[in-house]
Amino acid sequence: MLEARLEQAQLLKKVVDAIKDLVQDCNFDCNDSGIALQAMDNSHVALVSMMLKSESFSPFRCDRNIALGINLTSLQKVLRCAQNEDILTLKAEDAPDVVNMQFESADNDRLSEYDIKLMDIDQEHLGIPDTEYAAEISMPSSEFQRICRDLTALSESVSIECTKEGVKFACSGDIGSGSVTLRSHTDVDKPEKNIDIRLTEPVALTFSLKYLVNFCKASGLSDSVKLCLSSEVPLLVEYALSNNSYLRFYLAPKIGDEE
Amino acid sequence: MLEARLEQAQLLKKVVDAIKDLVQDCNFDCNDSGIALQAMDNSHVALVSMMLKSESFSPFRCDRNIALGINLTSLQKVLRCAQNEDILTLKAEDAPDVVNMQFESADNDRLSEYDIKLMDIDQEHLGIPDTEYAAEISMPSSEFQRICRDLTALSESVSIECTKEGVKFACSGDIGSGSVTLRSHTDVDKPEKNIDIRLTEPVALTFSLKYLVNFCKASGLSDSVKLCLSSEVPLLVEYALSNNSYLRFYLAPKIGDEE
DNA sequence: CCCGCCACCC
DNA sequence: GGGTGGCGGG
Repeated sequence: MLEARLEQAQLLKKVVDAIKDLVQDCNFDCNDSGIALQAMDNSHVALVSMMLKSESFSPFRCDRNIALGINLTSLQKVLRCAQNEDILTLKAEDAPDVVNMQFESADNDRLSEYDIKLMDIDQEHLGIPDTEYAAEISMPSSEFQRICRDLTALSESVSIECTKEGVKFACSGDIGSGSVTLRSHTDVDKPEKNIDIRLTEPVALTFSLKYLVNFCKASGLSDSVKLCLSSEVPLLVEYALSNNSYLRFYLAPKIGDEE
Repeated sequence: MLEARLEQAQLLKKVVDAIKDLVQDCNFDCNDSGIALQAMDNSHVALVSMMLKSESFSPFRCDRNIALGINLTSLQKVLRCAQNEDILTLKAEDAPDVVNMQFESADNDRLSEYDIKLMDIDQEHLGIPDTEYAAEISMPSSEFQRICRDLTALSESVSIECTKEGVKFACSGDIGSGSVTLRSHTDVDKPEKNIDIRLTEPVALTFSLKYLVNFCKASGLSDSVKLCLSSEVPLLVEYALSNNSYLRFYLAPKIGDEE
């Protein structure tokens, strides 16, 4: 059986808010190391990979591998019944028909309980290779969100160009063109504002802004986001969570005329 | 060429926010004294006159007269990509196709750059006579905004009646009638709350509230607003900016049955 | 793509 | 309490 207790319901609320426009139904794969989710969006351009390590729960117990096939719209509806500060407990049997979710207010004077029906979902298992990227950029997640939103006013695509000088987000469209350039920046007093660029090789790729804006819904999960790029492979957008848990998005670059 | 650097992008952001519902496309006329804009609204009832003196920029350089014909919706989209505290630099060649706008974060780790395509706009040049007004009323801009917003609940028009007793904003409509009367008021401790009425002759005129509410979008530019009235001439609503720069709106009075 | 509503911050 | 930014709906 599975029993997993999360101190703050808002973690799961925000994760689901951030991915449910990309994925309708998917398995939450539970085993003794935690709860994982991998799914491609309908158009197979983007991929979501979530890992909530067992250490992010207390307690966490999962004796056997269990796949919980869940409709994310249903899950979101139920999670909206939890308050951000509630303690959330997930429970499931070994061959479950439902997943049970409990929300407790911190002061213990309220207990809500929901059962969500599960579905069988064909697991297209996705091997994601562990890539060494040509460029890794860490920046405030709010800044990345702002850049993507700003450039949406001009175009549907953005080129991300990373050199040793910095990283440049650029696009052009009917009303004109625009770019935002960031340089590395370290401020020990405001580490949450740091911009860190690690480069082994210059790289320039073009991506759909619509997807990037969508990924940025995860900004509330982490002050910082990491972008990893290499030529001709999908961009990785990673929101690191506590205890090595994470929410990652992959996005295939646009190629040739698509740009 | 033009090169004009504004310490705070929010000045231009707010100016454009305040006028873009009145005017779609217009020329920014640049010369060595600064950047000016004059345009009538589509219905020719209202007129906008902006003057940003060269002293409001540092540095300011403009060798020759340049008219930058800009679609204000496009400009607003681009200005939304600037943060309020960014340093804004406008650049244009002598016979430009585009105007270049740069936004720098104060700490210099972000540089955004946009080019907006220009358009040819027929300049209907507007001579605005320098009028001696029968009444000049200065008041907190937030108070004027509040009065206009409040009275909108009752009517589409407001009469502004200025006597030596004070100034009365009055209207009536289906659900009833209402008025707000202000007297002169000076408080040396709170000069931003002062109400100053200078009168050479009593005057009473009626105006469209819709336009006045629109003008009040400029309230964020200045703590104070000045209303200037004389019989049978347009009302002047002036927001004074630093360095003798200003944003002025003119509004023709309603006459006879229109009221 | 734009407008209105809701939540968070000042 | 007001204003601004983000999210959802038309």
